[in-house]
Amino acid sequence: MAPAYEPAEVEQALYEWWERNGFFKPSGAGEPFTIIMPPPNLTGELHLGHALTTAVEDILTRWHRMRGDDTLWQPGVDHAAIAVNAIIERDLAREGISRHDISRDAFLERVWDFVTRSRSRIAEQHRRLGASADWSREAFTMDEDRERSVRTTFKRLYDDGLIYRGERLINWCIDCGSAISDLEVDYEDEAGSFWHIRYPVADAAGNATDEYIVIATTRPETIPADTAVAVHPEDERYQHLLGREVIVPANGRRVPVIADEAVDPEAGSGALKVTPGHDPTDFEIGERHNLPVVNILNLDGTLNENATPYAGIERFEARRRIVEDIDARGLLERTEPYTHAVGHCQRSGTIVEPLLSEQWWVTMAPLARPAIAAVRDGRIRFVPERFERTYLHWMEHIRDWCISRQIWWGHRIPVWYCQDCDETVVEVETPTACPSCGGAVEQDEDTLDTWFSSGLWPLSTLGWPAETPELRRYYPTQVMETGYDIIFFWVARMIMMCLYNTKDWDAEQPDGVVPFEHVYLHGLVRAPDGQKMSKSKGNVVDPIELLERYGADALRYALISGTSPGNDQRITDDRLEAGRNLANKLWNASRFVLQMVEPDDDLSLPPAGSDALAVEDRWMLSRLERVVETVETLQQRFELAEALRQSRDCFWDEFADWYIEFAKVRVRAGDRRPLPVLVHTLDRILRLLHPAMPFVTEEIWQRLDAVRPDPAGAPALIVAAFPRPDRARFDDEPERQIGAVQDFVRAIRNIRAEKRVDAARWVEAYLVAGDAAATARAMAPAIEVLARVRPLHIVDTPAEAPAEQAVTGVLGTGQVVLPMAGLFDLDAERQRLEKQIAEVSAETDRQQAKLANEQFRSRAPADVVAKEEERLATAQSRLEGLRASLAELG
RNA sequence: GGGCGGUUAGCUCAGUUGGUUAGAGCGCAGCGUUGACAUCGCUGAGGUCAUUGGUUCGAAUCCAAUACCGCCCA
Repeated sequence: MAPAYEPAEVEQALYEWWERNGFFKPSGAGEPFTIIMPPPNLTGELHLGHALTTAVEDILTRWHRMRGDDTLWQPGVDHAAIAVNAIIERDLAREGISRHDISRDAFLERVWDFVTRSRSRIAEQHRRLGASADWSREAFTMDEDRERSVRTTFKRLYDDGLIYRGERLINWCIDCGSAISDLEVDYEDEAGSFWHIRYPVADAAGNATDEYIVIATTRPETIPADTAVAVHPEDERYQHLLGREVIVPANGRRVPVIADEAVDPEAGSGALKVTPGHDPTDFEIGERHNLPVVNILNLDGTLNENATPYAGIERFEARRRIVEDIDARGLLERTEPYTHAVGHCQRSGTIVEPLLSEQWWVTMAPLARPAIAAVRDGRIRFVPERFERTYLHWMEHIRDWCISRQIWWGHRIPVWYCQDCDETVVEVETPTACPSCGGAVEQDEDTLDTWFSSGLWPLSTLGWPAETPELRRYYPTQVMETGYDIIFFWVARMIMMCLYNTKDWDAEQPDGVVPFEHVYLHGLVRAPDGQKMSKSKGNVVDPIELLERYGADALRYALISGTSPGNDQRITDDRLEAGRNLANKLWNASRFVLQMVEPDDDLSLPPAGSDALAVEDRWMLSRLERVVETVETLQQRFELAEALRQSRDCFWDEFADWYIEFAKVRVRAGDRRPLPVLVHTLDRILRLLHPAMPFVTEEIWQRLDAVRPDPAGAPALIVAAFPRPDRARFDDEPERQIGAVQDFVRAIRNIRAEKRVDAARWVEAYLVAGDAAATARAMAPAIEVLARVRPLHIVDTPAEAPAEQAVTGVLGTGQVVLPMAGLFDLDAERQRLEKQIAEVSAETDRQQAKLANEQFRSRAPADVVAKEEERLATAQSRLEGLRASLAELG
């Protein structure tokens, strides 16, 4: 084995070997465990958020696979309609044309070309991260099976009256040339202006009077679309104007002054211009008062003939012109700077325009009801729990979903219109003629919101609506793992749509079958300075680049060790280095263990309680099994970072730093008994760490397996059994004994360092070992080497150790005494002891006060009191020892 | 406006039923390289757990308020 671990030399070959051997496919045995991969967009590259998703899902997948579950990690890719459409349009723009200059088919041909390349790149990146997904089942939201799921769902919703076509206010993105849903609008605070504008009050004849009402607006360009001015019904200031008319300054239209509860009398002047055609709140006011709805915008962002004389002018230019004109007529009272939230299209960043448009909608309330119940009654649980509230709040205030998009890439709406009669046909299979009159039919031009198809993902990837064996076996899935930022886009819609589609499955679950049992939500991966990574900031870190620098295992370690459910994390070089160092440490410790094994060694581990096990063997095995148990508990609770830390600490701090060091001494002396323990412990540690760090552990395990084959005959670590705690190995006494030995060694090292004893020099030492005397005698050779003391005297009482010119380390369990003639400084030693006496006596004071408290004795649980008493006793004995040592110094 | 999260060592973060002297990694200081690993080993320094008040025998942990930072929804 090479002296350092080189990830680049093993990762690719190992991955190919795993995949070639079919290890990623479900085994068919055991309970099903399924994770459906949230499909990454096929635009661009995977980012660190995807890498985290991949790492978490791969850990859960590998863990369950090793536990013997029938484990399916279902991968796939999302078609990202608007984003991809925009990419191709940008390409066309470079050629000086738009998609409308070429045919729909020609456009889609270009898209598919892009899609094919992008998909293979994403799959390749997943492989480099070590994702053990079943690639043979890789799905795409735009492939045939998924198309069938989409059409079936659309038709069902339509037939149930839950999909309708209607003219309502939508969010229009000028750059995308499409409607977008409420969720696709991001609000950002922007510095703008609040224009306070006078609307003259009209007399009975409809002419302007000198009287006026002042409204304040941030969007003067919509003034031509005003159809009322509203005030709060109880606003004293405007009572006299109710029922009168005012004149809209931009175009002279006479509109009524109305009273509506929605008006905030504190905002601006307390009077609101009502523009139902271009503002959602105003739209609602308009509905309550039967106001006309005027649309003044063209779809390209210019004003239309309803805004004459501003027709044909771009919206922001129109804003300037209208303000100018109003000002020229003396109707602009004042302009104040004003910061307000402005809606932007999530994809293009353009300011969205609310406008009236005919679109397809899903009625959400009936879908939300069962989705709320599923979470309330615990059929679906969120990790962390707090996101249940976020989810429920959104669900309880849900609004209808605009699902049609005026773009070409995506699922074309499965609706056909007869060219001869009024028939509208909604079908799964493409109709050839109108079923009523036999006339020609034409399909709706629009496509569906991408999230309509991703909402079906847990069903569609398993073949639904076809009744495939996979659907029956793996649905419902166990875990949906994704970022908390798409809880509404994804999680909420998947729950609603999957429940809806499965409501006829099971008479006992009339509201449908949940798509997954747990929703695990991870946080954002941020740049080292805590900033959100974004292309515009230029601080995006490419996971593949990190993986090439540090290795895939190190990247996974960095991501996992920093993650806790629902919380953001930063990716830093420190963590990546820690991961790389751990991989290398594993490599070297294993290399050493494997080098020690000789062909005729008996590597079978003696059973618990066997005399063939030394105290340090029992200690190591006990510690190991406790960690196995802890890891199991933690992983069940999705506490992956803590589970990883526990495994790491057991490996590094206990196995590598202590057990291997103990074993070295014994093996050099010809004792072969540590070998089975070394091999066994290493094997179990590799298994514990494999889900998080699959490459280095498999690479080592293959070599280990060659020396001592897996008892169950597993051909690879990826399919070997995950450790289950062997509680028979739990062993308190050895843990106490070795704890004492570690204390002795540390105390001697401490004194040596403090007294500047040359690291290479052997010094004489006395151990007053108390209860641990027998262990200390048995382990004397190891203590000698680890503390570099020789000769080592193990004695029963402090009196047997020299007092003159000796430094004493007093522990709870005993003492270490180092004769230091020549190095000894009486004053320094006195000071050292006095400092320790002060510390320990402060502790005994605290303990005594606590134990003297009757309230504590009567109210605290007995075991807590007993523990405190034991602590006090230990501290007191230490204190006595320290005082005695000080007295000895004179 | 409504809701949620964060504030713990120089830095990044753990600390999940309230109970030893609050931990880790990195960084820092000192020492160390004759065969597992310098991607390493040993030793050490470093924290009134944001503030205030409350509950409790006991609070980083529970409750209330405040401050600052961040996020979501409207």
